[in-house]
Amino acid sequence: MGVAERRAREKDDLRKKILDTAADLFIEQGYENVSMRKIADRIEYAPSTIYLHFRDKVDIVANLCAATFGELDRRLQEILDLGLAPLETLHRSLRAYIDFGLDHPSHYVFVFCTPTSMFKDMEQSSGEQIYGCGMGSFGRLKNGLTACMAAGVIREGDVELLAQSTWLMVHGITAGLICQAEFPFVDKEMLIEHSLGRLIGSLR
Amino acid sequence: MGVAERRAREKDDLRKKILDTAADLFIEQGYENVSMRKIADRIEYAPSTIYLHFRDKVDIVANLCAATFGELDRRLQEILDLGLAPLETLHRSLRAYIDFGLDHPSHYVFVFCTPTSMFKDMEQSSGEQIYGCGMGSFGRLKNGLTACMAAGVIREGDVELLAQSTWLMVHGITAGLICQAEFPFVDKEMLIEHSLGRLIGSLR
Amino acid sequence: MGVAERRAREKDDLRKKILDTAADLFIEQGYENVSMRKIADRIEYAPSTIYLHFRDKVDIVANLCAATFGELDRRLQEILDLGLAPLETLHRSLRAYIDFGLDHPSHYVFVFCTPTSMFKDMEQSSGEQIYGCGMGSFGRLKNGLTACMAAGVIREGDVELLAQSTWLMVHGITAGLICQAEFPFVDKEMLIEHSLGRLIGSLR
Amino acid sequence: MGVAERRAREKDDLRKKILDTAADLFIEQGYENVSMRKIADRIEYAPSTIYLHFRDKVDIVANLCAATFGELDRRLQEILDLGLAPLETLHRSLRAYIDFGLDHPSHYVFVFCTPTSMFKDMEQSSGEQIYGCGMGSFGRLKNGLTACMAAGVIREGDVELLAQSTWLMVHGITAGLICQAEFPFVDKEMLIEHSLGRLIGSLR
DNA sequence: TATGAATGAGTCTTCATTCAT
DNA sequence: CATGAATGAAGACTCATTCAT
Repeated sequence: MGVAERRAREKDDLRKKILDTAADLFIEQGYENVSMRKIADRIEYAPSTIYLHFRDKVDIVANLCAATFGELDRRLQEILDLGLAPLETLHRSLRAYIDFGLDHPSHYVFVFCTPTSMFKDMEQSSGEQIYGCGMGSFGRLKNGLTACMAAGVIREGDVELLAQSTWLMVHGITAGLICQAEFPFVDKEMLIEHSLGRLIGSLR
Repeated sequence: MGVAERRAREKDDLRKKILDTAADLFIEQGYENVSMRKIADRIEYAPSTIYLHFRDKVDIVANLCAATFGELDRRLQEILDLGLAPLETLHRSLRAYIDFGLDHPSHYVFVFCTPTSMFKDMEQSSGEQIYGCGMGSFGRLKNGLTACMAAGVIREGDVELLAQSTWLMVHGITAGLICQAEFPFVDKEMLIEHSLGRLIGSLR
Repeated sequence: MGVAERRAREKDDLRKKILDTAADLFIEQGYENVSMRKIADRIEYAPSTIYLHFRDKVDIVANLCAATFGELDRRLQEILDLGLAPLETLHRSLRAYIDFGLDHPSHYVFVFCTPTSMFKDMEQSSGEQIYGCGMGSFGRLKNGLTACMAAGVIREGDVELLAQSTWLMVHGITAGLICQAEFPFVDKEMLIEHSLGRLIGSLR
Repeated sequence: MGVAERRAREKDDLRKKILDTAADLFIEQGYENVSMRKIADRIEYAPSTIYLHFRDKVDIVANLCAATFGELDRRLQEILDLGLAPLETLHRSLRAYIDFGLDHPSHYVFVFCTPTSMFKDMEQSSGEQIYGCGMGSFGRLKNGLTACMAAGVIREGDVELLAQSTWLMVHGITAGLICQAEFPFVDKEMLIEHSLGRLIGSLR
């Protein structure tokens, strides 16, 4: 029995190694510039070995996104668990979202800055997997806004509308900082907090 | 003489057709997934014909950006020429920016949602041409904010910071609506105007 | 009538210009690396214009070789016209042959260092033209040897054999110096004269 | 174990097949006219398969030269091992050089009759590999001449000069016979031996 | 489980050549 | 006479993927 377990563990280890390596490479070089061979070379396995663990290149990305966005959810949950005031929770959550994007620029861009039309010819399951990644977190945003309203710290209003509007603008901060890396931005910390201040201030 | 003119017109037509087709393909499939062959196939010309009009693939995007952003500038200038109140001008300009993106999603995504690292190996001149595209419009945004301050209709503040923050968020609205086309957004008109309202309101 | 003449002269001028330019480029970059466009660019004509003067690329080379080897014949004739002693004439002729090759390395290599099999798919006329270029000069070599024998300054012998043997070795000097340009040869003047000395000495 | 061996053997077979085919094509059509595709077509493999065995086109020629000139060295060593008189050894070595060229016309022409300028844009390592090919044999020629001088069977003199001069002329015999295959040469055996006789005779 | 060999489709680009004007 | 537009074929090379072992 121990043998089977060790094997299963080893198999899982390799799977993770592939995902991690792919993530590193995607960030370094961009999705299109990463080939299966490059991934295989870096983990020192044969390219064909990767196909024992993932259906194809897109399957890697899909799994990567799922795994990564699981982390976003974990981060947001940690903030919730702190039991802070609703507005403070909202602020920290939005900030966590931005930081998360900046920490995982490649995944972020892949999921949120790629027109969905690009996935048209993709196996449906993979497409949905990539596309659905962020939905969980969007739900949390709505919850956060609802909590703030209930606490009376922001104006009453259409939660769906407020959430979408808020997400769009937080997304803009995140995506802009990632994709225009060479733009001469002012101090990023200040830029982010100033923007969040405006965003949250405009909810009152 | 008529012959030469017709020829020049035809040549220009083809040039534009290449640019338009390339733009369509870029948003449909992403920059890296668009090949000279694909462009050629769609316009039903031989791939080599494209090289009669553009030096290489990068030359296409460079021209694409320059041409398109010329239009954005024109639109913004039209608004300025109306001689409206500074705040109204600001509002309309931001709205024009968003509409421009939604009208030219391929160009917009290409210029603003492609991580700059993707073009690392590009000839410098082309790179500058692409990156410089949006700078003109960003300058106009700063002018607009300055005018509002001068008129006392928004709070005094660091114009550079305010402009960058504002751009990031307006960019988020634009990019989000383009790239997440299948997200069940609420009524777009309302979503845009609500967001702009928050954005401008938070400047007072 | 003057008009027609001028036109004919102009046409011939362009023809020569193409040949000269092609020759320059062949020397600079090698036959295969010279394209019709490059020739056209340098003379500032359209590529298609070249086809008004030459059937194709090979036709250029064929004419080039004919023209160039005409010069070899002229040089050899000049030496003959000096009316020197047969051995001196022979020596100077062989030397002229080598110098000619070094002066026109591209043509020389093209005619003498290209396996004839490479011209198999060439229009027969062009092939023969290239191939036949050197025949005239080979005849002169035989004449020269015959004259020396008649004068009793070299051993009697099979003129054809002696001429072929002599040509092979003189060709070796020429071709070797051209093709192995980066070999650390000793002083070329000395190398050539030493070799010719051995060559002629071995005829006595 | 037998499986691995058979596979290794098969892999090596294909490698050799590629080299042989490339050599044939190089002489038939010239270096520039041989494409990876043509090589692949002739061995009835996909072009990409070649890249499993050779880094690029230049890698093929580099290996081609190294492999072939190894054989020349072997032949010359065999002659040395016979322990013959120095002059006899010299004669047989020169003859072996010529025969080697005639036996491997493609390789010979490629290495010695291709102007070095053609490889200007080559990776340095490959370039050195190609150029270094013949150096070993040239060294042996100098040794042979030195031995003859020491034995007093040829005149004293500058060994470097004599060797270069001798090589140029032996090269001429070899290259001339290969490249002018359609020239109506007299009996080749006689032509070669006659020429070698003159060459060696002129060293005394 | 892992892999080495193989491939077909594709990448950008250049070229000699044709033809209507 | 000269040309601009166009093209088909080809260039070297890369890639995701398959499959027998």
